[in-house]
Amino acid sequence: MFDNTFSVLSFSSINEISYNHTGDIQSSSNLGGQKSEDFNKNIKIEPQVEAKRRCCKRRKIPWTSTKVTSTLVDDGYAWRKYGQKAIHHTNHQRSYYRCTYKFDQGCEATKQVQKTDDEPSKYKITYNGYHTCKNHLRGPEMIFDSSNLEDSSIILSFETKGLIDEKQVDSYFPSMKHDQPKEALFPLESTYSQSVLLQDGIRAEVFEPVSVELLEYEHQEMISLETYLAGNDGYEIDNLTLFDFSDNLLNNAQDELACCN
DNA sequence: GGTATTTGACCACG
DNA sequence: CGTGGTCAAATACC
Repeated sequence: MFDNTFSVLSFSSINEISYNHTGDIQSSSNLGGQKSEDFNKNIKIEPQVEAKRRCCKRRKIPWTSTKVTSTLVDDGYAWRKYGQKAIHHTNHQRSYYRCTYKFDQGCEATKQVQKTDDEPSKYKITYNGYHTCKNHLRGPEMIFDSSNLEDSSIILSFETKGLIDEKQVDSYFPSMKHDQPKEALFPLESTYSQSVLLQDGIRAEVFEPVSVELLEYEHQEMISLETYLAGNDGYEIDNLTLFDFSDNLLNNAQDELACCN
């Protein structure tokens, strides 16, 4: 068992998967070593991935992650604002949020949100600490219109036991469809999970809490999948798998994930 | 009335 | 002592 795991899958265009992790994510989290020597014995590894694997390191606790995004996407967690401060040499105030279940469940996760000075329409979001809460009420459920693949670079489908706040969906994604069933898509007794349907036909499924974030990278929006699975001794992501439209397992993606175990 | 946000005070740290 | 992070009372909202 490793201390923790951090995975970011970047999709820089519709038809290709990029494993370049040098986008807007400026994460202090490191990548753990390979979980099993046998795991990728028979899988070819792209040089880029291989190079990345060499730099895999165990992440230190507390985990922090900083990113810049133009869209305040609901990350599926319930946050309670507890402060706001003016920060020196910046034009915008910084807001402080803690997990709503800090006192109920002892969840120590916090985040900070601050508008960037150079591009006021963008926000710098810093996450601190892991979510140890079992929040099944606010898992995101976002169904995007996939009929028009030309004018939108992102299609996401989240399926969880919970529901997203519809008002937030309206404000963040005004073109989103609302004709989806309002009941949970997973049976209540199933493992907490999220499914991400990517525009290019790749579906990612995660069993355990996961945050999915939209980023902007080199003037092109892409999707990153950031997972962190809570365990007594740390985090692992061996339950994360990727499929194409035919439900074929994407080995390269699996291999990439193995790199982060 | 319960819950979330606001905002000045407080505190730790460099 | 200045700065950033947190606390908590007051306030707003539903």
